[in-house]
Amino acid sequence: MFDVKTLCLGILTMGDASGYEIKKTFEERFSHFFAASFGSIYPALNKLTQEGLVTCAALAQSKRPDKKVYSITPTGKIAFMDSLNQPLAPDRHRSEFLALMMFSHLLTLRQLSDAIDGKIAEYRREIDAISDCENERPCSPGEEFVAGFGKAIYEAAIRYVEDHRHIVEGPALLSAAPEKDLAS
Amino acid sequence: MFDVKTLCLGILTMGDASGYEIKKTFEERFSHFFAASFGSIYPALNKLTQEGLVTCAALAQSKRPDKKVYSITPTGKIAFMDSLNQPLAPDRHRSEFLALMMFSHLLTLRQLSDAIDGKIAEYRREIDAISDCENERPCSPGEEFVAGFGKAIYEAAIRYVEDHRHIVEGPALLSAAPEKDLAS
DNA sequence: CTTGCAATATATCGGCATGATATAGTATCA
DNA sequence: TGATACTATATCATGCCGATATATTGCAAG
Repeated sequence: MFDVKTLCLGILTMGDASGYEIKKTFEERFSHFFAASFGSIYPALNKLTQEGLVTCAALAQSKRPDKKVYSITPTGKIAFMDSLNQPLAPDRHRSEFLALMMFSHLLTLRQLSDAIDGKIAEYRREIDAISDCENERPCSPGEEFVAGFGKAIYEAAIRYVEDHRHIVEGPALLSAAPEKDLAS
Repeated sequence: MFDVKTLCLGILTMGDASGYEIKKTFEERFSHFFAASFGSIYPALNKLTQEGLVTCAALAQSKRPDKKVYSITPTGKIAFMDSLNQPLAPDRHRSEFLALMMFSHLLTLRQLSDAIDGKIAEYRREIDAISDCENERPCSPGEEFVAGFGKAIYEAAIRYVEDHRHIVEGPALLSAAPEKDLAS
């Protein structure tokens, strides 16, 4: 199972890092398929330290909390390699946008169009974020594959929504403006 | 915010239902963009009842726990309509498969190919599940839009993985079988 | 012909994860 | 000077999942 703890361990196979830096890695390179907050990362690092899978070097900093740099141990590396053989849990998605669309018959045309336009813009931002990330640093084949996957999915989403928004907007148009039909 | 409680309320706008039936609705019609388990549905229904947004009629059944059928109240309907105007939280995705691909350089070709083949099969099953759901019952425009979205995304995922798996499998091929290169 | 599995049906609980909040100094820009 | 963003760690209420408990019916394979 790929929980936050296991992924922290994985990120540490790519080099030493602090909790804060691990959070940035999640945001910059993992965000389109995995999220992790401080509330799960810091406890995860504590547990990993207790279990001897990582070590922690506290760098004293003047007038700031110690910066704790974590390093993976040989035992930790073995544990991570083992976890790569575990069966994969199915993908999970949570889209409030699609949930809203399930109730499109309760919305006005304005509400629908705003939600759809906003979502397309969000997808565009996601694609840009992935492209930026790709340009910032040389990518491993795995990273390239994952980035391409994210972009392909968001592009397909934009294409689908643009080509099919009439399915939900059509009925809203008819029910919302019957007097306009008469005027035309 | 579209949490489990709000969506239970939404499902009850489509007709009375028990907790068990609401769970089935989540699984059959919402599964590709929202998940909810009994552990969240039953407490949600209790809270909704306390708040007067739904009522509960307990049907006594011989030798079985009472079947509790929930109905939305006028207050509940208003509360749900209000929630449709709230800003949408961004989509969230969790893919252990993509997490694994980020560490493709630590895997053998066999491990990679098995994971990829398994994932494609999973995507196909998802598409079939959505198609089944569409055929079982007449769909509202909203439902049709959401189902089409799910299928489009899974199809794009299959296409991408089939067209780009060589990005990760290529390096694994080279590092795993150098003696084969010499033999050929 | 029975044993086991799936479905119907509600409910609880441990544990994981999120999002907000607290704390606190540095840097940058208007 | 004031606001905002960044670095940096940590906790906590809340929410949610997955497993488990309980109980009965019906079907299918051995």
